[in-house]
Amino acid sequence: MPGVRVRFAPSPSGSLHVGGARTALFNWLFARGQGGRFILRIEDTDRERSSPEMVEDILGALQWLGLDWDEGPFLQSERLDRYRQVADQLLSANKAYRCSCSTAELAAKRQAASASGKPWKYDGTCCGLSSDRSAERHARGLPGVVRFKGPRDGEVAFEDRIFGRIVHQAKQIEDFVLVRSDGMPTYHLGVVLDDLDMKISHVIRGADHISNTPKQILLYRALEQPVPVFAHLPLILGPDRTRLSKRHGATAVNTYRDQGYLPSPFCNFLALLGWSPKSEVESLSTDELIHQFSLKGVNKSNAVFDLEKLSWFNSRYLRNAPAERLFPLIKVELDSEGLWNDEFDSSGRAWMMKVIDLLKQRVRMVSDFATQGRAFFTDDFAIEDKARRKFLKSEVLTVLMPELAARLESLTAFGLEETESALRTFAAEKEVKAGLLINAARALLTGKAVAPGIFEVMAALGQERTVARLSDTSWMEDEPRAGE
RNA sequence: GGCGCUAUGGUGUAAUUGGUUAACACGCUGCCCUCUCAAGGCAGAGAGUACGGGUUCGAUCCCCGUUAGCGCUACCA
Repeated sequence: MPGVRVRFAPSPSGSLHVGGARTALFNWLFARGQGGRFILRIEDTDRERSSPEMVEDILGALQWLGLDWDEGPFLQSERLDRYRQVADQLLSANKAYRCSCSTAELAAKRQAASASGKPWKYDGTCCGLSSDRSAERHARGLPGVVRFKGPRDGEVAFEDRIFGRIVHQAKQIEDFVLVRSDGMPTYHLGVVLDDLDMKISHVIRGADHISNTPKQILLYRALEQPVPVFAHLPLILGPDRTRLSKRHGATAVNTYRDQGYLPSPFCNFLALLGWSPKSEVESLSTDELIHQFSLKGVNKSNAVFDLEKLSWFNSRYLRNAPAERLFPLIKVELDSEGLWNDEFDSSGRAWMMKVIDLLKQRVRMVSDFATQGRAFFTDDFAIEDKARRKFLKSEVLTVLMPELAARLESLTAFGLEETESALRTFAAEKEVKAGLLINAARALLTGKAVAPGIFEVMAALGQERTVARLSDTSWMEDEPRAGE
């Protein structure tokens, strides 16, 4: 479908949250799949809440996700003249009027209405004012807003691509504000004009905008312009089925990035919130998402954000990714943990790849490389309590481990076969189970109760470090430290 | 309160737009593998489709009501 133009239009009043990311993703997938254009627009007309820092934050999050835009970012704050021009046009066409009701007055009326259980909607006090009179008041500098003058009867309906036909009665739509008293346009004026000017063909946004759509359609009518296709996305909720908020844990995309989640599995997971592919295969690359995405696959009911499933996607991606691709990410991680060594990228690069392949098998997030894999990157690591309790409690180990170390030291080759047969032979001689020695070695070599296969660990560590760690007897005196 | 929308296992979603033992994935349980933990393999528990009425030979699917949840109800988006 050529001519497809979609947009993502966040408000920079906070960082990009998962709901916004999902909306951006669906727009992007749609654009890419249809050969259309993806436009980025920043809706910063609320001067109180918007900040340039948040714009940067949002752009950064989109880039991280890999959602590149074809046009923009356009800032609404740079299009103020345009909004005013159209507001004036509406004013002179008698399709809008100036209103000088104060916020306090309105609040009082609203209050009174709700106290008596009556529905409230702007009562049109200023609508009746003659244009001369309101122009005069405006000229006198009386603060006020511009309101849209809506129809009193008839219905406003549209065919939502996801929700189907939505109908509202015109009489229940109030004369909403188009221009604030500070001269800034409101959301409704802004979106409609921008979507028009930017020739947006499909408005794909959160379902929280369904109720706003009729107002906007009224505006399109007043401007005598055709309306775009609307497609509203079901919302993302927290585990308790209320709107997702900080209360439920992380909501900012950047937090997930910082915790070690990766863009590809993150998008894969997000795509499945409200959308499902035709096939039963859920694990999809970004390219596959692009090819399979369609608005028809989007459902109407709200979805709960399930961290467990996200983690599964992430660990699965990590496990299957080539070490080369993971390397730069791990480098950043090790660097921030003070574990980076330039040799890892030069003489030790091949070794590094081997270690990554070993570690990636049982990792959920990138940050796990630094925690679970610490002992591979530095000799400065502690034996965690759990490993000590599980694997080092047998008395015989105090004499066996140094002996095992000596045995391994005498090996002339240090491959998987050599170390394994040496250890098993030794265990047989001493009449202990190989597992006892293996697990003790795990604790001593990695400091962890969970690690890759022990002979692979030895091979990765090398003979020298392996022997050194196994013969070091300081662990025998150490008291288990709390909190490890 | 008013208006709108939604409702399939714990979670995300399927189900030739009325005919299935209601499917898949995450999670969960057990077993196998085994040096730990994952991964993998195998087996399993878990929904009769929110509830109540219709329409129909037959409803997850169509209609009505109820309930619940969500959204809008701002000079926020």
